[in-house]
Amino acid sequence: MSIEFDNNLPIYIQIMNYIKKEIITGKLQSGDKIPSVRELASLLQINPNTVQRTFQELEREEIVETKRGLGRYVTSEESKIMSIKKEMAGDLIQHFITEMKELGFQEQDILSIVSDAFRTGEFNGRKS
Amino acid sequence: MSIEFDNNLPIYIQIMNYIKKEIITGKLQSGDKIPSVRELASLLQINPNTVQRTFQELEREEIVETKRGLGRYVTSEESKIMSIKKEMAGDLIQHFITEMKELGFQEQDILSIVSDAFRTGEFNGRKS
Amino acid sequence: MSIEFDNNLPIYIQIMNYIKKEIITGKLQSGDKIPSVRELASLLQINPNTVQRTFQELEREEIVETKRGLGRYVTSEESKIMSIKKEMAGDLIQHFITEMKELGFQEQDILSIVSDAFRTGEFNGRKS
Amino acid sequence: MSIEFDNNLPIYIQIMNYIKKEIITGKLQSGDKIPSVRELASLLQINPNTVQRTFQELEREEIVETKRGLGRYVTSEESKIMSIKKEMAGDLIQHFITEMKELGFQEQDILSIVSDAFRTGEFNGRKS
DNA sequence: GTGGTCTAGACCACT
DNA sequence: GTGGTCTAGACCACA
Repeated sequence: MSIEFDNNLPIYIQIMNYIKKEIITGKLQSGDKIPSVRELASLLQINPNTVQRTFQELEREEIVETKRGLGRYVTSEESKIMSIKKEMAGDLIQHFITEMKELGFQEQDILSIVSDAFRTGEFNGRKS
Repeated sequence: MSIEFDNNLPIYIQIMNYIKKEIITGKLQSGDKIPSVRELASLLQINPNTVQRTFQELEREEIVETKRGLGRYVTSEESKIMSIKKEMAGDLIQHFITEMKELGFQEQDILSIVSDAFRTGEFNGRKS
Repeated sequence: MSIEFDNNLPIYIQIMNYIKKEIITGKLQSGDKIPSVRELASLLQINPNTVQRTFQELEREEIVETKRGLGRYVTSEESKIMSIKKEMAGDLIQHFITEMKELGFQEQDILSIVSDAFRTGEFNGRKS
Repeated sequence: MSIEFDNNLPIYIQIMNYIKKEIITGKLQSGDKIPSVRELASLLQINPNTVQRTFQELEREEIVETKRGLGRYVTSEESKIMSIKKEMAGDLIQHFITEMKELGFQEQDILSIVSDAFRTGEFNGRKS
């Protein structure tokens, strides 16, 4: 596991997103144990406090739960996992469409651009 | 002109994006004078230094240019304006597709989701 | 006559330097009449106040003198003209050497770099 | 560390140049931590925002990089450091030669003037 | 009137 | 403790 950190986003948010994606794609499953604070901190070469913050937020969102003395685990509520995917995708789509509209694109423009992007793997010269 | 500020993004960035969109959609055209620091500050009810920061960054990106003692103007290089639109759209698309793929969506999923979103105007319960 | 203005230096200073160089290289000679404020302003497409400021400074430096009702003339004191050249060159050299030393260059380095620059007409890829 | 400020140039630019020279001459090396905003501000007896401005510009030029919560460091890209020296020296030389030519000096004139300047340490009466 | 710089001081997020 | 942002207000150079 390794993450290339983007300087514009807090590290703890980036780790949160990483873990959420692991769950959504099934690499981490309901009930799985997740690494300890120390373990993850040394793995990612970051401050344990930052990892602590990550877990604290994930717990607040009820995505992981602590079993005292045993460690942290992915929530056992399967419905919660479903809703994470819906939420993340919904946010992405809303943001994307809102912004594209503000740039003056119409529905057909957007659909063909997205379709093109898949075929070529490029977006105005930016490699995928 | 009015902007509803979103607390997660610095105000000067939000104004930058607002002005870029004005240019992209043709409301501000090449060579047009843009409002003075003081004018925009009083219009948006924010501190002149914040506006100054906005313009400083836009100037760095060569989107506006200063004529000393006269004011600021949208760049006279039309090609620059073209490239802003490409850049903003390209970034949006790349980010959107990359993230959607990481959530496990395929091309067809994405196309139909985007299409649906237009029809219903909603995205998992979020109003457009 | 045309000057490409550099945004980092006040326009009136740039015109001052331009006129000084005209005098130093003999294009403008002792006793020659120089253009009027209005004439120069329309020629350079700038504000007459800016030209006025230029002449005011040149007069303060005793490089031009006003003959009331007749116009402005290059100073009749030839010695003054000599000293302008010395002054401008002296300033250039002092600045150049001081800065080069601070970058860690020695006398021999500097001499050979200057010599090279003449031969190639380039300075680290910058065309002359 | 102390800088004598010259009133004609913005303080933040003078500090930028100072730091660049420190890097070029090896006093600050790739990966070194640079002083914090508050530290440098109190050291130089200036406002922290002025130092902030300095660092913002150096970061834009990719000469320093921020590690969030930890401080700022000289860029780890050694090639960048090389190019700063080339750039600063190239600019100095280009400016010097262009201006000297405009004053009517030839290659031999310039070489002997520079050589003289080193021997006497003076430039038309200005002490080095 | 226009932008550019600087000071002073505050608040916040991140590590 | 570190940097990032924002406000408030001042002074100056320029056109």
